[in-house]
Amino acid sequence: MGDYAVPIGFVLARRLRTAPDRIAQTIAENLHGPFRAVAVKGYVNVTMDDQWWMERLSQGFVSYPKRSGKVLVEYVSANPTGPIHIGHGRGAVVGSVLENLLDRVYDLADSEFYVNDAGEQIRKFCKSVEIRIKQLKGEDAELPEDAYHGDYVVDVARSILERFDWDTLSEEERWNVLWHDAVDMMRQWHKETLEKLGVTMKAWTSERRIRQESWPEKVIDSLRKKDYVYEQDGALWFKSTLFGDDKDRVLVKSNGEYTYYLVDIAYHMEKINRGYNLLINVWGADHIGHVPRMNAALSALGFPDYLNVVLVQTVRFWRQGVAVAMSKRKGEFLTLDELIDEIGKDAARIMFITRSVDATIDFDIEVAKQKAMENPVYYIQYAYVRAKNILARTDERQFGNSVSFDSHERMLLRLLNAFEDRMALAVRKLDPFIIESYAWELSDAFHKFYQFDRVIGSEYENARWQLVERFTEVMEELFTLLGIEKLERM
RNA sequence: GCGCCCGUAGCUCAAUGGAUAGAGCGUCGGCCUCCGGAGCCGAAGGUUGGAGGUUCGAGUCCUCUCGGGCGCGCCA
Repeated sequence: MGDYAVPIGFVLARRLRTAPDRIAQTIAENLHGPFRAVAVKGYVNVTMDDQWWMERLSQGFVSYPKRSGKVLVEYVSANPTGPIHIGHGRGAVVGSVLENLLDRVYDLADSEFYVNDAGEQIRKFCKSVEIRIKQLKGEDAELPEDAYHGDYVVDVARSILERFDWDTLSEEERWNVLWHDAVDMMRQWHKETLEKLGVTMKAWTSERRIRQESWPEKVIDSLRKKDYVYEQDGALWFKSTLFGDDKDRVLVKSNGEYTYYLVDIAYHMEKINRGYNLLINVWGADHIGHVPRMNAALSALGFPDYLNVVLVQTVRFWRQGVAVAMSKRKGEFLTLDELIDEIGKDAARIMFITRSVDATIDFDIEVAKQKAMENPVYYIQYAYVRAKNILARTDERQFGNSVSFDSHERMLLRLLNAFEDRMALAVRKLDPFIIESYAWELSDAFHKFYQFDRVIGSEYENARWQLVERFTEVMEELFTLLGIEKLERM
């Protein structure tokens, strides 16, 4: 069927009032270039000349579609009240691969973790730590039902007792320690977990800072000037329905507190203020309802189309047919730390992006842990190892200079040549899965080529050698994007 | 009730509106004196949940419908 097929006959049939196969026939006969064109029904099948592919090989394939702008990818943003669990893991990998990709495509791409360190949940967490401290000191104290029950809370309590002379502290000083040091320990833990997964955030933005710098007030002022707010029942409302929301939203509650919504708008305004003109948020699917509200607010503030939310569907884990609950307060879940320890960073990363972001992932925990060897990461790493192994045999080269690419080589060539297209697709869909599956397809093509075509000592040695070299180049780039290791040996 | 995501092989999932819908796992059978067998080749396995519609052409787009998931707070 050739290297490329173009259904040009079908496309032009109506306009030319001519049968598709005749159009294709005419076009095929009149096309001239470094290829052979054959008409089949309404298609024109094009087979590129061997020399054209040789020329293409000499140029290399790694290049990106270029866009201008500064991008900020915000992801994970787990509350610092518990460990990062596996559900967050998916968002973490998706975000970090997108960051890597967009950094090649746009002028700049940064990453950021938004730390919700100011809300009611934090207060509850601090309270839980305080109770654990009392218990450690033998005092009589009971954890309420809605407190954080995980063992890590005890660890935090213990660490605080080691670092502070608790008994000498006043009530206020104690709360200060909890509010800063306990929360900071959680943030530090998150940072370490993410780094184990190969994720390094460029910035950690604190909700407290957003509040301290009066961004919520700035948002209110700005909306008020445009007459987009009103008071009702003692609360301040935003006319979000003017911007496509199905209901107006409260910004300031009747008790005077800011809603999470307002603070989040403030945070986004602050991001834009830092000079970013494309905000990518990687959110769990349970935040779906938040998307139109956020877009409404940014439109009202004069920044429509700045926000692009990547909704990542849920990861559900099963153990012997039973769904594993991901409840933070109960403390019974598989943490990301545990998963990485079990199957390794690379296998864990790939696991989260072997499916498109809008597909829910179902995993049996035991299978995920035990059958790590079936992970696609080994398939692509092995293809690379095989290629590098050939290239290492420099002293055995004899330079057979004939050129005649067979079907396996052409498959590889076509795929390599598709690099920029695939990256453009990944950017358009904002889905790392596109990159992962591309790496898998390339590896598949390479394994087949490897099986059928010998490189060293072949009369086509020079051409094949170059093909293998280009393959490793592209794979190295993909490994970088995916954030997994390139191995010389396995 | 409303909004979004999904429904494709036994299971988990692919497939830029194009030709005969593909992989992995599982099942069965083959392939190394040869650049690494963590690989390759073959077999079996499908009414793409269902019904209409648009199109030269629909797994893909539209309408309806059935089933599953998530969300619809002065929670975060």
